[in-house]
Amino acid sequence: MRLNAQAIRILKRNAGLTLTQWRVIALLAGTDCKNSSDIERQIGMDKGQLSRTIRGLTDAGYVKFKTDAKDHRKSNLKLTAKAQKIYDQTLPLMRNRQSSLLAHLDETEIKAIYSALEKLEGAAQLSEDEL
Amino acid sequence: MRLNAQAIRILKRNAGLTLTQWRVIALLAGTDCKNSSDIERQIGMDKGQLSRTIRGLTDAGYVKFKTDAKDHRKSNLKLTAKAQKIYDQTLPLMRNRQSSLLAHLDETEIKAIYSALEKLEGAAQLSEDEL
DNA sequence: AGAAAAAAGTTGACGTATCAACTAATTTAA
DNA sequence: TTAAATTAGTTGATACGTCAACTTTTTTCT
Repeated sequence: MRLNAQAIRILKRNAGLTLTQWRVIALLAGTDCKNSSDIERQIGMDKGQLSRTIRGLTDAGYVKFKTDAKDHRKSNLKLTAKAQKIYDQTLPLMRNRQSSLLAHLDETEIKAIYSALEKLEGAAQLSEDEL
Repeated sequence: MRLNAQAIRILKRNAGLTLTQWRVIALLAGTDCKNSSDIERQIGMDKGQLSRTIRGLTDAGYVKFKTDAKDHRKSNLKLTAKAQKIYDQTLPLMRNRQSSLLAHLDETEIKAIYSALEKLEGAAQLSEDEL
C-alpha cells in the first residue's frame, strides 16, 4: 500500500506514532470503544496485533490499562492526557490528507470503489468453501 | 488484504509457494524478465524483498542462479523444470480465481477502480513534497 | 451445580511491505 | 583515464497482516 506511506510519514514526524497506534488512539478518542474487543469489532483488526499494539501504547504512556471490575477477562482502556493532546493536534492533519486525496475522485468513483470492494470481499468469502 | 487470503491458500496447498514466490515465478515464466532489476521494473517490487525471495527460490530448487557473463552485477535467473511444472499446474487455478472474482464486477466498476486508484496514487505522489 | 462452550487476551510464527545503509561492478563525464 | 555517479544486488531493521495455540474468565445448558 503505497498510499499509506504518506499517512505513516505524517504520523511519524508529527506524532511519533505508527499507523496502527494512531488507529487505536483514534478509536479510543473518537468512539465509545474501551477495550480490545470493541476495537476488533469496530475495525476488524486482528486480536494479536491489537494486543501488542495496546501493550506498546501503555508502555509508551499513551494508554492507561485497567482490568474491568465486572468482567475480569476484559480490559478498560483510557487515553492519557498526553495521548489526547497528540490526538487533538494530529487529527486535523490526517483529515486534511484524507480529504485532499478524496478530492481527486468524484462521487461516482468513490461509490464504485466501495461497492466493488464489498462485492469482491463477498465473492472471496463465498468461494472460500471450494478450498 | 483479506482478498489475498484466498490466493495465498491456493498457492500454499497446491504448490507450496508463498504469494511472493509465485509472483516471481510467474514473471520468470511468462515474461522476458531474467533478473532482479527486470522484475523490479515490471511490478515495482522492493529490491530487498526480491533478493530474499530469489534466494529462497534458489535454495528450494525452483530457480537456477547465474551471474551474468557480460555484466557482473547482474544475475541471470532461470526456472528449473520443477518450477516450470508447478507453474503450468497452478496458473489455471490462479486465473480461475481471478476471473471468478472479477465476474462479480461490471465493466464500469472495474474501470472506476483502476482509474480511481491511479488518481489516488498520483495525488499521494504530488502532496509528497509538502512533507 | 457442574460440564461444556464461548469470549477476552496473550504469545509465537510466518509472510508481506518499505526504508536505509552497504558492497561491488559499470557507466559517465571532467 | 581516472574520479564521480549510477546500477545491481545484499543485508538489517521495523511495521503490518494473518493464522493458530493457549490461558483465564464468564456464559450457557442440562
